[in-house]
Amino acid sequence: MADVARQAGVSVATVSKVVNNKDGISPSRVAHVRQVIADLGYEASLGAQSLRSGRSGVVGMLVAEFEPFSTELLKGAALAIRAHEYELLAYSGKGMSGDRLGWERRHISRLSGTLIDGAIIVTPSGVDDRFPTPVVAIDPHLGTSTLPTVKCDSYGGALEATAYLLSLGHRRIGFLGGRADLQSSKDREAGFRAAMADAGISVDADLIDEGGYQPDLSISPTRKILTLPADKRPTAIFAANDLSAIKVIEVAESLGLRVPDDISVIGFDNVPEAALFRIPLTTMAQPLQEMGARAMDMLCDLLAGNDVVKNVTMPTTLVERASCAPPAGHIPEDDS
Amino acid sequence: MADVARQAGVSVATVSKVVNNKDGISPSRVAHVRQVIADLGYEASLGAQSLRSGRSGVVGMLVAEFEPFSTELLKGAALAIRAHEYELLAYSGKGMSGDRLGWERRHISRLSGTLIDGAIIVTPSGVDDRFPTPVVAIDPHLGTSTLPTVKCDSYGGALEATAYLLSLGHRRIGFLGGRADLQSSKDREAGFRAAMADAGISVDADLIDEGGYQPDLSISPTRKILTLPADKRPTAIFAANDLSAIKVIEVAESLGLRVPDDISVIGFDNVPEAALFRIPLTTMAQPLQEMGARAMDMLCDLLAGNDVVKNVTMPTTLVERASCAPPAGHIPEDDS
DNA sequence: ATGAAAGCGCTAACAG
DNA sequence: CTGTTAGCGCTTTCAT
Repeated sequence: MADVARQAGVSVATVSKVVNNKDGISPSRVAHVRQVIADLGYEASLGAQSLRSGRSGVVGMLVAEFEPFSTELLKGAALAIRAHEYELLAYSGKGMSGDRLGWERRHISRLSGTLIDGAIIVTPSGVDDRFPTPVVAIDPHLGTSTLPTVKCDSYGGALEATAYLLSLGHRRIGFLGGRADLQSSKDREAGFRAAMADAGISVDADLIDEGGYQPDLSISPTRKILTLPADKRPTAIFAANDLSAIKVIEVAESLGLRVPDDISVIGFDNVPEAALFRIPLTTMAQPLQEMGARAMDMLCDLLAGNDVVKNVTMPTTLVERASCAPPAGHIPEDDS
Repeated sequence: MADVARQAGVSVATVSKVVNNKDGISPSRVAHVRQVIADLGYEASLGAQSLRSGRSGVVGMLVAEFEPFSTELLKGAALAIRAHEYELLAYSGKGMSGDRLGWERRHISRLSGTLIDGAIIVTPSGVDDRFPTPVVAIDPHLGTSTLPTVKCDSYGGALEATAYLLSLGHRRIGFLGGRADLQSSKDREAGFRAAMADAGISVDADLIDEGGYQPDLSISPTRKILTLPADKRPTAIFAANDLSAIKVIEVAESLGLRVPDDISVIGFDNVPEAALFRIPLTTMAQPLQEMGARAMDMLCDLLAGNDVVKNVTMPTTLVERASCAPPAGHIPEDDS
């Protein structure tokens, strides 16, 4: 900016006013300064600007990793932000080894005040909710009470997914849970258990395990469930998210089981990979992009000082594709 | 920081030294200040810090959009950065309507100096190469001469992809090109033409069109090619990237053509979607994550003041899946 | 209509 | 060892 001022023969204050479209500068000077700015390719430094003015016009989205789930959310948020006068930057939790818990708090503290005016955190690692800047959480942690949150109806979705499997005729149904510290994971297991209870079926503890929402962590528990003796082995598995479900299918096939002939698999999320998978995955869809968009709208409302609904729960939808079928030898009931 | 200083009964300079692990502070004071910092949950402001010190410890990755291609690159870059003492943030080009060309230059100017120490730009929209900070380009623009770049061997890959189709027995092969302003797109078309020329087959102009690397833009040109009279219609199509190839398959099926029985389709990139697609896509793989990682390593080298190889070209690999087969009625040649 | 000066939160030089 | 001082690039009074 000093360069621009010198080159244009004016003070930095004048340049600043031109840059910020303040009035009180003669039109001829404005034009001249604009010209010099263009010639020099000058752009105001975001950091300095917001250090001084206390506003950056940028909001951050913190994700632990760039995987399909957070990427869909990101797409939705990026789409929604067009309607607002903010820019979006995504920050990934990087190594964050050692300080797993609450890394988002530390990062937000560091970024807020000079870099971002607010943030969206995806599947937070901790309950921390005292942030120095407006924050909206998507798929919140257990007990994240005071933060505005966006989530899907995990309980209802799990209930419906399980009911669907039951309606197909399955009775021995396995459940591969998510990350124990997340609300969504708890709700999905609760929904599963409720549906089973409603059907009067007791759930065998051997058929329930946890994959942490991660493919890698899902292999061993899945193998354990699928290598049970044939009479104890489930005819269907409900995986708490799509990436786990896909891994379940891969493990099943590696064990010589055909999907859906020998075993049905239903997922949760409906990430793009679910539809594209070789055996198109039947799954409970979350409106991921809408959720990202909704969170962004809420954040912008918060930033505008408006009141916002604190907790938004979006509906899930059953998407029937090819990974589920009635169990082998099942005769459908005749309702006529 | 002022709060911390007051609370700890020391000067801000002392706090700064503690924060930055400078020596010259008595161990007892260090411990005390550390305690206060922890109590207050204080984190230094990135903007102010780097405004003063001229270094932020953060590098940016600028992408036009979060789609599979850039996301894979992002994953690779995120992985590679763990070995360096930098953090990664991703910036998406947002609306960038109106100023399509060179938006990355404007953003980088704004971010550099206070926010990022360097950047990776993905499929840049312009030839601009005068950046105020170290920059590495992935999949560069035509004529981006002075910037260090990372790309794959698009020419060789296209040559091999086309040769593969020819080896299957195809003779009428269509080509759906990418974004005309990118080096990769030009190279892929050149590779395609070279392979056809090598085989002594003249390419029909009706069979060549452009999809801009985008599914949406690929629909109409694909339909035009596939609705040619049966004797002019190609038996195979080479699409310049996977997302276009998938769209080609969808259009083909909507026209009643079966893939690969009636028409073979080969893509380029090998994004995750290619493997997951209902008809697993045969494609020329780029080592996307490695490319992202390589670009990050180059950038970090640049930042360290080391010399770097200016232009890295990574090899491509044919990945045979299910979307290609010999043309109908083709009798394979007997080489015995 | 314009510029001088103060200060945002921080670090680096220098004094003590 | 510790505090004082200056100033990074910018915006914002407040004089002129």
